[in-house]
Amino acid sequence: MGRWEPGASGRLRAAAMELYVERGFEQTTVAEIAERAGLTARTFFRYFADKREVLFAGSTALQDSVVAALENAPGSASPMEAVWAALDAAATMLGERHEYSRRRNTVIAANAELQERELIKMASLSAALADGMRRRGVRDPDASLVAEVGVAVLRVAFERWVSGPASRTLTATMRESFDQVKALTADG
Amino acid sequence: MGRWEPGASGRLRAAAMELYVERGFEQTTVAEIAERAGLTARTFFRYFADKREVLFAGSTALQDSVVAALENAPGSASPMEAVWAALDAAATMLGERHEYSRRRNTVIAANAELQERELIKMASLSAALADGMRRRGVRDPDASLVAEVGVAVLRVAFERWVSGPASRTLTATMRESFDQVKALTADG
DNA sequence: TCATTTGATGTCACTCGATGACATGGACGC
DNA sequence: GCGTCCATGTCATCGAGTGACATCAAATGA
Repeated sequence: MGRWEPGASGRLRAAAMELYVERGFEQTTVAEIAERAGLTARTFFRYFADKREVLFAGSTALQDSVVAALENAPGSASPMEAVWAALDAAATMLGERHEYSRRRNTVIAANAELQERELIKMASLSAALADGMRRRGVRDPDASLVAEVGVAVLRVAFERWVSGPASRTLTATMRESFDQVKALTADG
Repeated sequence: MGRWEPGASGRLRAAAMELYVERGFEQTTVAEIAERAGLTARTFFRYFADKREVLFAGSTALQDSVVAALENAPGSASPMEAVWAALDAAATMLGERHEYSRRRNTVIAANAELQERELIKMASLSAALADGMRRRGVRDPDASLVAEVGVAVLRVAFERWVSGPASRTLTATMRESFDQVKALTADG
């Protein structure tokens, strides 16, 4: 469907990732990304809303699968159990590419703007989870609280996982953190 | 100390808040803020790192008092109890100006960039809390988990509080959310 | 087969956020 | 009075982001 090299979006993403790793996010210009991809800056903005978004293209897919997992959880599950099922799906998706996650995380950790974007994606995930909980009949503030705590656990576990050996699975790390939260709240 | 009208920073902050409320964040130009404050755009950037930061000037003070409260918590306190003491201090500071908080929150809720900034301030608060916990001898990942869960509770409670009546105190709302998290994790 | 439509990309012009370099001119110490 | 200091102004520039319009190959259909 087009007279140009196919996969413009993928080329832009790859080029951006390369340049962000090579010289950092701020030191990379949208014009440079586009040039490396054989395109124009204007075209970059047709695929990605802004310079940061190119690193977060997969986040909607993640969110969708998390919400789906929540909906598939048995109706008898407690709020926390349901949220656990959802986060387990997230861990499965994220846990597949340890090395890629590590590199991506390094880029993001080096730049405040990217951290902001990452955080709002997590917030969006949390909001989607809370929504799903409400659809399961859980009322606020419980729905929001369970979602927020769940995502907090995911975040901490992810951080531990990326900075650790690839042999340790994200799911296992998350399970530990989850149980730890239970223990901490129990004697607080 | 200067031949000009004093309080440049305060005038800029007030002008920005007015304009953000009047026409929204994006529709407001830094030049307009500066003009209303009787200053120049260049001067605006001498006081605030960027256009968003003008709404978050008080966040370092909040963080400082939260960390101080954590340090003053009795050494015998459990991790959760210590974090509660810290968040109680935050609630006391934030809880003083309900109407201002409400207006500020409306502005932020209407703009994604501002939400991003708010989130990274919360993340910074969480990191500071985790640091404080480590100084109390709590090891990771417990320190991070307790801090993240605590800030999550603060966030949910704050949201409930600003959208509710001024008679309900933030501290009380937060206490409820806190207990609710305990209950939710207990039977999950 | 050829004209038409379509959709992805390019080109151009512009606004605005942000920053560095340098100028200015009162306030304040001496 | 003199000179320094420092908050602010002025100027120039870069890069992100956007709207309007042009282009051109492929798909489509008569």
